[in-house]
Order: sequence, then C-alpha cells, then structure tokens
Amino acid sequence: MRIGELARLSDCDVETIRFYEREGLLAAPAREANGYRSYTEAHLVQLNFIRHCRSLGIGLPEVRILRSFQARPELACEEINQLIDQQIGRIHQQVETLRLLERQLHALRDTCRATQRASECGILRNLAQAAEGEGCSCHPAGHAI
Amino acid sequence: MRIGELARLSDCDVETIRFYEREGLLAAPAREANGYRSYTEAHLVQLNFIRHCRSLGIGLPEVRILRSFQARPELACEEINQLIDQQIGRIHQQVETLRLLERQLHALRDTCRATQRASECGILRNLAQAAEGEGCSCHPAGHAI
DNA sequence: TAACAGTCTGTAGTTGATACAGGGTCAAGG
DNA sequence: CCTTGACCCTGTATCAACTACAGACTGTTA
Repeated sequence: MRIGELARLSDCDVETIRFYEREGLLAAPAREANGYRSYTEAHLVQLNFIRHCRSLGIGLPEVRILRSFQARPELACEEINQLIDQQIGRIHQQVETLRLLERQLHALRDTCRATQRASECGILRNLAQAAEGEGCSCHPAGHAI
Repeated sequence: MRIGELARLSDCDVETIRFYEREGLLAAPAREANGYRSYTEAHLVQLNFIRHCRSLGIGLPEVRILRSFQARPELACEEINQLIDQQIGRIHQQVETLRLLERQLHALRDTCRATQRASECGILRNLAQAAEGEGCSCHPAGHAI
C-alpha cells in the first residue's frame, strides 16, 4: 500500500510517517518504480505499535528501546518494566505539578472577580508581587499567592 | 548591575535573560563602555514578573499581553481575567489527560509483574495489541488496556 | 604575565512533529 | 491533447522556550 493508505489505516499523518522513517523508528519500505513508498502489513503493525506508545506519552527514544525488545524476544523484559515504571513516575510528577499550578491559578483568579481598571486588578498586582520597592499601584494589603 | 548578578538575583539563567531581551519581553538595558549590559532595579522587577508568569505556565505571548497591561493601567482588566481563565482551563485539561494516562500505564504495568523473557512480557504484548493478524506470541487471552 | 571568571555575538540543538515550496506521477474528463 | 485534481517526492523551515556551544573579548587577581 502507499503512504496515504497507511496514514488512513493508522490514523497518522503522512508527514509523521515519513518523519518516523527518517528517525529510524519505522522500517524504510520498498519503492515502486516511480519512487513511491510501498508498505506492507508489517509496516502497519509497526506503526500502530509506535502510535500506541506515543499515545501513552512514551518518548521516541523509549519507543526505540521497546522496538528492539520486540526484535529480540529472548531477552529479559526487566528493562521494559523499568521503562514503564519510569514513565509512570514522570507522569505522576507532572500531574502533581499541574494540580499545584491549577490551585495557584484559581487563587490568583479569585483576586479579581470584577471587571475593573488594570491598575486595580488583583491578578496583575499579584503577578507583580515580586516587584517590591517599585513605585507601583499595588495595595500594601494585596497578598501574593 | 551586570547580567550575571541579575541572573543570580532572579534565579534565571544568563542565556535566558538574553533570550527574553531578543524576544522583546525584557527591555534592552544600557551598555557599559565595554559593551556589557547594565541593568537597573526596574529590569529585575520586570524579569521577576516574567519568571512568575512562566512558573504558572503562562506562555510568552500571554506574558507579553500582561506586560502591556502593566504599561497601560487605565485599560479594563477583562482580558487579564479571560487570559487566566483560559490558562486554568488548559491546565485542567492537561491534568485530566495525564491522570487517564497514569491509570492506563498502571494497568499496563500490572500485566507484567515478574521478570521474564521479553517474548512473554505482558507489557510488550499489550503495546503490540493493535498488531492483529500478526504471527506474534500474544496470548489470545491477553487483554489490551 | 598568566590564569580565570565573566561577558559578547551568533548559531545550532532540543522534542515531536507540522507546514510549506517546488516539483513529479497518474487517472479521469472535456 | 490538455487540464484538473489527487497523490507522491525531497528538502527545508517552523513551533516553544529555552539551552548549549564556538570563538572572541574584558577585567580582576596571583
């Protein structure tokens, strides 16, 4: 099949497929006489694997490692487990960071519930909190978050 | 003060400060006779504002907007409120996506609790789930997540 | 005098794609 | 025969927000 059909079947952009090939993630296919890429079912399988990994936030270098395990099934899969555990740790860390961020933003948002002039906007005052000693229009009572 | 001291005071890398100047976020400072950048307290204030926004995940274009409101305090701050609300929405969406991801990764991880050969690794089998019709070593019972 | 820290400009790399520009291929329709 | 349109090709540039050099200069200290 040609690249367009592969793209349709895998729900992956044509440019992205060529990108994966350049990156050495997807095996280079045979070419037709006119130079068009000619893919097999095996390419579709490979590509689906890559997309599935990516949908789980697994980075391309890690996908490369997983692919190498597929190619050599006699190896122990300890490294696979570690890789997934690391990924879980990373994601968990990101979630925690973003939840903190969300709380901070809500607190910030609550400092300006009404539409007023920017000079009186609690948000702007809070964002400028670090600007101590500046001749700004901040209330002394304006608490930073 | 010179760029190194500003970097220390703002806990921001020297290269990042020059980057903000190139991007038009931080006002270009005066220069010493030798060409070194010469910063004032006002620059430190500006930079702290930018870093504070960035620590809240606010993008550089948005920071630019907020800075323009600082420069023109007579304007209504409605746009500021909208900007923060959008930011909250974005962060919330990211949190939800990542929490789903985390659950999926845990489910995936649970398919391989022991160290075994890669060919028997539930993780690899699950990641390859999309590879139906392939002559792989997957159990028919191996549920994809 | 020489080492060393700090600074300068300018450019390239990071991640994972995405978006062209500028051209070639091929089948159907007028 | 010509054209339109869909598809394909390579190669390069762009995105965010920095980060990391290379190669040169300045200034202080031993």
